[in-house]
Amino acid sequence: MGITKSEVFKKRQNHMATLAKAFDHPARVAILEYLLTNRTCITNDLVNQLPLSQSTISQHLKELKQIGIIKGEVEGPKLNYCIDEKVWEEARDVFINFFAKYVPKNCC
Amino acid sequence: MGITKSEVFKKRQNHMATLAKAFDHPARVAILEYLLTNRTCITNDLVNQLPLSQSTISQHLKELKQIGIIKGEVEGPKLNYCIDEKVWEEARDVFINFFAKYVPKNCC
DNA sequence: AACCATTATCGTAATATTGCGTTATAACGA
DNA sequence: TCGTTATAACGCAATATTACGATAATGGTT
Repeated sequence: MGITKSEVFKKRQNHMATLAKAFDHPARVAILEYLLTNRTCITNDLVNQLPLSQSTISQHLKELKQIGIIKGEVEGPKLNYCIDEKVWEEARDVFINFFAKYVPKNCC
Repeated sequence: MGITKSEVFKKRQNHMATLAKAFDHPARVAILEYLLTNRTCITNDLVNQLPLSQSTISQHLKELKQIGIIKGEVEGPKLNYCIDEKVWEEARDVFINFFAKYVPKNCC
């Protein structure tokens, strides 16, 4: 149905799924990469960098902000986006922890 | 449009987005967690564990298999799923690398 | 062969996502 | 005040995803 039955899953599982959404679209990966290398970004810079319209980019930024992994600050007529350190590290820990759970074994 | 313009993004970005899809739904996180602790699984076990129908679970398994992060082996009338070590480690590297790109700074 | 258990596939419905054009909105400078 | 610029918000269309019941398909068992 396109509707995720999140209520039947554990909080941790929903949380990871939410965080993963920050990386599950190439445009969002590109935006995050831009933020990582440029430390800060203004939407208009992204419009010049990415082959997407301004409104589409704004929407991706909104989603990233909802997830919490980025935050924006008004700077005159512009908006200064940057990575939210706390959430970033939280996401990093969640993923690294998850990946660490795997212990190779010749099972199949 | 619901259609992702993947052709305009870099391979790396699309690759990460694809891998992230393995984790962007709580049911898939739950399936992977089950595989992590049980090392192996038969679909029917999951049907008993998760509050989702058999067909829905089968679909999630199919997607995980398409991503490549799990693989399945026929075992009589059953199917034995397990984590694909190579892809798992590849995903781990991609994510860890990405997370490592962030250097905290008081920017905003 | 008939039957059972297990899993995949199909069809369908509901909802979500992606993308864009267009229209606000807000801040600055002339 | 009036443009100009930068962003957000709205609304639409197209496609994707999620979920399930029903139906196949597969392999083993009797």
